[in-house]
Amino acid sequence: MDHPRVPFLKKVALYSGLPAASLTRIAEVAGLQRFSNHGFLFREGEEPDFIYSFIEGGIVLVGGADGHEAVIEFFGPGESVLLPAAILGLPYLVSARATSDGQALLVPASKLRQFIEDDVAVAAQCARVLSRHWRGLISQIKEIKTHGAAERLAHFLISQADKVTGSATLILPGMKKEVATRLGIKPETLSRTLKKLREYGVESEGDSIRIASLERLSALVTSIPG
Amino acid sequence: MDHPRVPFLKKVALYSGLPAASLTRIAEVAGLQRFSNHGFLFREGEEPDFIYSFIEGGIVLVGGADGHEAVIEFFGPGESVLLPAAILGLPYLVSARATSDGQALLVPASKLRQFIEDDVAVAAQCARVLSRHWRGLISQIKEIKTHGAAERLAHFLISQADKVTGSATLILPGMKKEVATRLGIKPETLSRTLKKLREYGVESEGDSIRIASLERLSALVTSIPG
DNA sequence: TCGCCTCCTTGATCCATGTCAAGGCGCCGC
DNA sequence: GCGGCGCCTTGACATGGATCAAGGAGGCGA
Repeated sequence: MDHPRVPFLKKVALYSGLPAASLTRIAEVAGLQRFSNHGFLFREGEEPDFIYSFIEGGIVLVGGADGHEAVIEFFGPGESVLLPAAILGLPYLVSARATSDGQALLVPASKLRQFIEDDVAVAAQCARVLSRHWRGLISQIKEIKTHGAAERLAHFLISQADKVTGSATLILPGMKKEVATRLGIKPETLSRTLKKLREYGVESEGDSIRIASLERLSALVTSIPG
Repeated sequence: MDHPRVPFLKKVALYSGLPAASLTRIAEVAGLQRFSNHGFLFREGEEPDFIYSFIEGGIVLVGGADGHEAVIEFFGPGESVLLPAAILGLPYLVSARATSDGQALLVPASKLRQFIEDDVAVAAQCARVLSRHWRGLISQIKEIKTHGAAERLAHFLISQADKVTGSATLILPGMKKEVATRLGIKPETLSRTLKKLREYGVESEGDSIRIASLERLSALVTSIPG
């Protein structure tokens, strides 16, 4: 039968599509690790020892010094981080701080590098996952450079919703402070912008947001194409 | 002997490290294409037919609508663009406009996808190149979110220089308008910021920039870590 | 229950950058 | 050489978002 960790691998996009043989090989070198809210999984500048994939809970990738933090993106269950640093064996450019308690699947970077050399399925899958991340980052850069704070926030909220039409309720993936930085604005500005969005049917209470009509909110964003 | 296009492949980082067998297979489906300044190689929203690698001359990747353009990055000889879109078979998120006359090596996206499935060397190499791009984008996002216009410009100029110490002269990789958008500012602001940098030893004349001391300029940037 | 701490909100003010408008300057065709 | 056209620069002004400063509100330990 399968290795006992294979079921965990299947929950992770990076691994889920791989053939059984590859899965087993990876499962043999993988390990599970619990982490708790606000803790750092690793810090900018360190050498990569592992690829982190999240089974439960999530983290936020932040770069830059304290007081000048730049939140890159939030990651949650099924997603993986730091493939690039691990593949190249270069120091992390960012730190990862947990946004909740959770559990991550760790695969040693050296092993993964080796699998990439030997196993087409693994290498191809890495290329695909990296490609998807790349597109996410490009979208973010385009957005920062062309849209104002309100539009960016609206777009972010829409992307966090699990639907595309009608109304939706969502939970912010981290503290408001972190969300603000992810959007490239300050917490104060987020607070005010959120208030402005009320006239577009966005109600917020704590970290839960209710969008009355995703279509109406989209109209705000798409008024400028991009 | 080798396929006649193999020497061209060797000039491209994506292909240069590949074993001879892989190179030949790629060379057989690759083609050369001339392009001229200001022309579009492809536009946002189109379906990817090729991977473009530059042998000579360069392009700029831009996203967003006219008047709200976001320049993502400049690319020159030896570099490749649009691997991600081609690998995933999804529409381009950006357009490519030539910043000079030049010549590109085109590999059909469908063929490359197939090589990635079959050939570990190709797949692994794609993963590595994507990883490097990823790191470049992360740096850019960190920078936009944490540094002001002057620091970003200074850093950009330093990265364009071929040295790390002493003085340097460089040619901007595109029109000032494009450089401005790459930095997330307007042409007017670039003009003014460039003037401010004179007191840090930066002289500009047309599209050529002279930096008196890279160390001095670095000091401006690293005053805030990140 | 109280007090403190952290996170968030609100208001007042400031400043970097955007916007609008007017030239300058080089390049090219005639 | 002249006119026209892009590209860039400059100046005056507008504004979005940052900053500074002051509370509120919930959580948590004693």
